[in-house]
Amino acid sequence: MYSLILKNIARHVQLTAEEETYFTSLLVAKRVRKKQFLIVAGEECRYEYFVNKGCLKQYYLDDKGQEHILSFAPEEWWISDMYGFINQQPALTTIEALEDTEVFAIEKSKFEELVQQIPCIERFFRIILQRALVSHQRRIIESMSLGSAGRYKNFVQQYPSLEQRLSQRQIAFYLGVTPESLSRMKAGLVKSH
Amino acid sequence: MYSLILKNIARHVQLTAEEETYFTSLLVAKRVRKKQFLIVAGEECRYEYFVNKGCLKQYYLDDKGQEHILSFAPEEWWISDMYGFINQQPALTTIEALEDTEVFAIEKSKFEELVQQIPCIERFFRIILQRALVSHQRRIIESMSLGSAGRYKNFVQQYPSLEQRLSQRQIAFYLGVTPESLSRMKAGLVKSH
DNA sequence: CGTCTATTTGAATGTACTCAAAAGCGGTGG
DNA sequence: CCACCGCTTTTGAGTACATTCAAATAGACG
Repeated sequence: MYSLILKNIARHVQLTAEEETYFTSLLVAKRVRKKQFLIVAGEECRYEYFVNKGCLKQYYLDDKGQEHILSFAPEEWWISDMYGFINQQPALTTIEALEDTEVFAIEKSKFEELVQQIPCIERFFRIILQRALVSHQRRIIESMSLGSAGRYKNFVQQYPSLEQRLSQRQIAFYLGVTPESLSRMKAGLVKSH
Repeated sequence: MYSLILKNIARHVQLTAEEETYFTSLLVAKRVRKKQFLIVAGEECRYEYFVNKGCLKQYYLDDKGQEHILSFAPEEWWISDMYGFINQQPALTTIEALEDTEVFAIEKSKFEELVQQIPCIERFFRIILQRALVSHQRRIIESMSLGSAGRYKNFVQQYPSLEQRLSQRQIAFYLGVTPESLSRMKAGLVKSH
């Protein structure tokens, strides 16, 4: 049951058997069906989630009701509304299942206790935050330096399996273009090989 | 000499006097004059920096030679080319002084030692990484959901002092528009109050 | 004062958007 | 099994916004 999440942690730090047991004792398994919500913008967000199976999307709804996807979270991703989680404020984003999904949730106070108790876990989260930051920086740079075709190509290259798994519409919302534009863009790419 | 950086850390965690001494012993003070570089894209990046005085910019130069500013770093900011720093790879970005600037540098191996030795410091970096992540997410959301006028307004609101301190050209490169467009945009804003 | 850079303004261009409609695809119930 | 429904994808036409290139003006610094 916990093999994937323990493997995920073992990528960066080593836990003893007791630490693993303590860690998993804080997790709560949860299932969300396709189109259901894990976090809704405006509501409080007390959990951080690890995706064990399935796929989620995290998005922001603007004042015109347009959806802007901040990230997809397939297996092995950690996700939360970080703003709401750390500040104990209403979430800014919504997290919704794109498929029937299974997550492990860790409640904020348990999380704080955990990182206090086990320095290795604190290190683990520091490391994955560093990596997340790099990927966000990369995304910002891409949004400024590339046109939509370049952003799409990078997406396909970086996440080939997601490109298969997701609808073109979802990818468009992630890239920051309309589905119509993405459709046209792909037609254009084929012509030029 | 170290009062600002210690105050910065004390915002999130408490260090003992000995820990403070140990911490500051790992720092190396460095001065960079306006227009000089702290990190150059393509070169290795072994340090993380804290700005004690002055102001830096971190930017990416695209294949057309256009500059895209990822962040400004005035006093009390931590900055590095995170990609290069954590992966021991050539830096992707360049960090340049916008004013005569004074930083404290911490070398990667010392940094690793530091966070191993002092769990509080590891916690500190986890916390500031969380906050950095939130601000990057916010920036991504803004770039997708707002036009250039909205992004400019938010920038002025969020960093009023930077707006004074920086040239309009630098702000344009941060917002992801041309200096010409920003100039026109501001002229337009004045008309509509 | 003179030079260099930043800012403003103008005109033409281009990329992606909106709105609208048609075509394709998948799932459900008769 | 087929017909229908809802949603996604494609295509079209017109539009909006920001860009490029160019030139003029203004400011900063030695």
